[in-house]
Amino acid sequence: MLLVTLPDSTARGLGNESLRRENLSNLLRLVHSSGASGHSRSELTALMGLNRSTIAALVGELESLRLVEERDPPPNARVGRPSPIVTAADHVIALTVNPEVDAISIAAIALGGRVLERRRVNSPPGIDSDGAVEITAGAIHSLIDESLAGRRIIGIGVAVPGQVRADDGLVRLAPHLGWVDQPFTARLSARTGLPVAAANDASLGVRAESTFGAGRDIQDVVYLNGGASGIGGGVIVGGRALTGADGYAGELGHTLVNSAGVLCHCGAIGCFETEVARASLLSLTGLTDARADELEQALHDSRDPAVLAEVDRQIGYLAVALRNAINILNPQRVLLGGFLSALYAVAPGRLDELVAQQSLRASGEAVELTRAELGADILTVGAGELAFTGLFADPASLA
Amino acid sequence: MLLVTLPDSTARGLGNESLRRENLSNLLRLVHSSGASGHSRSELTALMGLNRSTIAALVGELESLRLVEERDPPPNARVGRPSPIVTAADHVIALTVNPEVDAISIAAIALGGRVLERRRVNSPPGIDSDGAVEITAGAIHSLIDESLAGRRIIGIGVAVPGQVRADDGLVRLAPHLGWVDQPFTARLSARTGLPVAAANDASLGVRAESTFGAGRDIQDVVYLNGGASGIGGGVIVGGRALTGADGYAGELGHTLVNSAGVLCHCGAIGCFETEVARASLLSLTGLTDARADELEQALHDSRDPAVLAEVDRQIGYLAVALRNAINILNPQRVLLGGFLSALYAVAPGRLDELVAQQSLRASGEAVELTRAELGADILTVGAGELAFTGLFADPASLA
DNA sequence: TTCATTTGGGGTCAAGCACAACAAAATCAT
DNA sequence: ATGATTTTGTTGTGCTTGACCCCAAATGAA
Repeated sequence: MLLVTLPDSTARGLGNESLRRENLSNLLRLVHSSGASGHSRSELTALMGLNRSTIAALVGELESLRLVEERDPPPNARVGRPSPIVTAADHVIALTVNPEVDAISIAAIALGGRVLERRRVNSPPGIDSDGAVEITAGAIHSLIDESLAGRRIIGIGVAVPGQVRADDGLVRLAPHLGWVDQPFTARLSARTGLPVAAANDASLGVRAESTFGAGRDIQDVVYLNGGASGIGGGVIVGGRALTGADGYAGELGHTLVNSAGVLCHCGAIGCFETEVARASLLSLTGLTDARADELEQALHDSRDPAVLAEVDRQIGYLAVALRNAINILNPQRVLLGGFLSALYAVAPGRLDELVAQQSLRASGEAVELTRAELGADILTVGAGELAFTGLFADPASLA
Repeated sequence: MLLVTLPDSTARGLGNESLRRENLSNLLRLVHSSGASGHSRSELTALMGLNRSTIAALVGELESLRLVEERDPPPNARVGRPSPIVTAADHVIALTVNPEVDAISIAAIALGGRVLERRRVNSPPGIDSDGAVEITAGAIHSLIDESLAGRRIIGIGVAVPGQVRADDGLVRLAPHLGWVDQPFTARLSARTGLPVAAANDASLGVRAESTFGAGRDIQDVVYLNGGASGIGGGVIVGGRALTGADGYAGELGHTLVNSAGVLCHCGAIGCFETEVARASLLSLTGLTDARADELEQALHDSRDPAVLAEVDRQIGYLAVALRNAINILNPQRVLLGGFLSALYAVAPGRLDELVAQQSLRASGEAVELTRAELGADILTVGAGELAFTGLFADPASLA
């Protein structure tokens, strides 16, 4: 009989293995976040603050796990012996899934953050979770067969437009899909034989921005995304994603911004996402298409008083939501995505002014409002981060 | 010339020393949080998940640093060789300071959480920061001379009713003291020759509750305290205090609860602390004295419709504030202190109901509303935690 | 081309840490 | 008293990082 001593989850002590695992983990994360350009070994030595010998050993171990690759540096470098460039091995990939109202997007993303494949499969309106599992699994299988031969698939990350229980990925509520307490994650895992993790879409968005976008090297970030189906929020605290006790944290779209507002589907009154919505901007500008840049252009060009008034009204409520978030979380930077980014672009000074006026001065004067950087791939990148989480936590666990 | 290689602050690698430091740190924290009863060495072994030999070495090191003491276990224990009880050495102390409107409280607290001394020095109304430094330093010196001989003073922790910059303790704004950008912390340190750290009072309150009170063993806690001067908030995320980028996080008293409310001193409208305030409860119940249990009793006994209406109104706004906090932070437990605790005690079902109705279901159904446990010493305990922070981070750094 | 200079990899050895194994001690139950 | 049980103390081993020496690979100047 083989007895394996697993560390107790409540154990607070660190063994020698933990040390190695932590260093391996941080190194892999560092290489991953450096993307296609990578870091030289000497850069890694400086960034990690460890001895050269140690970095060599760690890189060697990651290399033998085939998680990273070393290549010769470009010839026109500085004086001295050239240091090999370490990049993430891009045959190591994650698959990502984003179920939407009328379609399911799936993609493949490599360690290092490069998106390899994107597909979008239409789904019948009002499809239930099990139906979506079938469509997703089918699309994933054909994707694998057709263009992912020889790749090592670490797992699947799902970006859900709703609340997801962190420990088992149960979809507690996805209002626009009509899903309540659906085990989408577990079913997809059973159906594909791959590990599947799921989380709220905006929470994954901020992870993406934090790793590759406007939140790089910032430890405390609030992200607000305005989408067709409402406003999502995600928070990074001390460099780590804020999940809360069960994974539901970051729902900034359901904070109060107007006591005289309407009843939200969530049961409360005057939620941020009922007062600030893309639909009214689209209808006032006469747009039906939903592209972000088009809406922004239309808002920018419009001289229609009704449009200007609506923009000003929404910016006012956006400022209130930001006041709540800034006073509670004291972020260093706030990232605005989707139509909130367009709203900000139309009148940046106005929003800055309102936020400065309403937030506590200490928190408000230091915060930077910024537009999110990542584009259409943001959820793929974020869901990839989620799928890679286990690998990052213990790179050596891989066979 | 002596060159000391300091680890870079951005360095992500862990050396062998970090491992030891981390284990020592966790062990000391564990012993500290076990208070006067302590833990046996075998309990520590189980809790830390390390080898007996390792625990023995770690305890030995802490003992030789005179931070912990071992004593024989009580005789009527279980079968087997008795395991020595490890307790925090209570000659290791921190001093704490809490400047209030009309007085300054100072205290001495030992490692392990026992409060040794409490003093309250009246201060002239409207005293400025430098004047308060003088009074505090004088009181501290006499406290040391009179009753702290032979104790090892680690440092001073200051609980400030206002916003405090984390890195240098600058008091950015303490509205009820009338202080703006006052270097109270630095001056007190210069005046006493002791290291001084400062933080917002409610943030320290939640640290205290998290270590010794209703937040023990809970990883995600929101704390709301209703005091004479307003409502303070503190947050624990993943077992760690939420500071935000600069230390101003947790200001739940300044989230919007009523768009039709009055202008707050902070510049915003309808803040939680302008709508929910102790003053109106005191005046309606005809109380002038401020003791918490008396107010609670008065609220409980009253049949005056005006009192009942005001209680209901305040509970309504408290529910809104909780909805904002719960949706953003998804805490496992919410602790109510001060008059908010009294408010909750009067109609617990009503508040539970409103919170369940207004919060997102996933976050709202799991959260427990609870009354804070710690009494009058809460700020002393919290400020002690703050003062001990450096010691916990690196116990071996002590001479 | 040659040589000094700079930068960084490879390998070996030492130090620190946690852990396993064995022997001994202290208590309770019979 | 004797045995069972639990835990401690001690010693040696393995793993990980770190310091050191030597050498390799690039640049730049003579």
